[in-house]
Amino acid sequence: MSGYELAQRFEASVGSTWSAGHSQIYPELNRLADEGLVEAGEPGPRGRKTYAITGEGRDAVRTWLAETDPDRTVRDEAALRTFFLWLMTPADARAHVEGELAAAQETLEALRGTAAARRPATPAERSQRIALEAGLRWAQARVEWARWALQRLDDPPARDGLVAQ
Amino acid sequence: MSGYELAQRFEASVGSTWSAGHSQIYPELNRLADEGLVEAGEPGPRGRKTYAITGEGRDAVRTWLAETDPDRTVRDEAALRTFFLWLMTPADARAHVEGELAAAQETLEALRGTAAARRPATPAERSQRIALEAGLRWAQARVEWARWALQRLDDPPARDGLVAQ
DNA sequence: TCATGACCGGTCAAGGTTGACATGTCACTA
DNA sequence: TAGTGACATGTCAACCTTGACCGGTCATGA
Repeated sequence: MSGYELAQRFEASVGSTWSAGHSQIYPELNRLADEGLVEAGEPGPRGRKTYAITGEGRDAVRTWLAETDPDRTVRDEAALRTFFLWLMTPADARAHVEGELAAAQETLEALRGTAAARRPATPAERSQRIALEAGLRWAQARVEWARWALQRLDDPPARDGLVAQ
Repeated sequence: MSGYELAQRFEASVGSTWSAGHSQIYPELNRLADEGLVEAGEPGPRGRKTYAITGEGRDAVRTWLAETDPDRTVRDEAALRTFFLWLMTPADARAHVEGELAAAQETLEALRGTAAARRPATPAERSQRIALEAGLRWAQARVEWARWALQRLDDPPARDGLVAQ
């Protein structure tokens, strides 16, 4: 895969969990090639460079997966903003939640499209399907949260302590 | 609030959406004070410095909330790893998902405790309750996803295309 | 009296990340 | 023929973030 292709696929596949621009990808590919974790193939048209992972590279990924435990600190600016709803005008607060609703619905539609596109055949595709399911459920939960929040914004003093079951 | 207190509260409140260590908070408080967005009060015991937001600071937060739209790129390493389930041994794959399940359950318990602790009275507390609800639903969705994924790992070739409703 | 642990402030180097800038190719179409 | 837009690779300064290090205070209990 080329750096260009990688940048696009990054966005389309794991983009919901991590992102990286081309300005990060190109230098990183060179670094990985220097370390022997990927190797460059024949240059294509328009200076296209393709890379393939090496055995050593695959080992490095596996080591990372097996021997380091995940950093569970999540970063989610949109969710962070919700803590500051009270600093917004009522109109802005509604707009914020409505924006979240729209964004989550869009994500949901997009992921449903991807999920429906084709049945997973390879182990890699099956993993991606499982990962996609997490995104799907995340988006679904956020849609439901936004609807709940909108109701709550309509009538703040009346309700309290309702925890989602 | 002091920098020390801020670092702790950061973790306890918005920690699920953003995090910052004290090594980031202390310099930032000084920078904000230089810009007049917060002001330092009387020093307390053990060199404790307290800061309060200024009118200008509040305006800056409001401007940020009202005039910039949220960066919706999320960062979630644990979710990212799921894309690479196929590179793990079956045992490691199970362990990964079980780890996610345990972590999500723990988060869920903790957030339920916070939610039950006290009914929101001020507008700030009501906002926090709404933000907390998002975390609650997120954790709930992840618990359900992990259970679904574990079933799927048990019997990979049999199922396909099941989309969460 | 001394050790422990929570409290409290900070710095700094290394590394990650972004956004703007820069350069050029190739296919298509007005 | 010229312009547009997708393809393709890169650099760089500024900024963000982490983890390790450093200094010190105060209350509690052994």
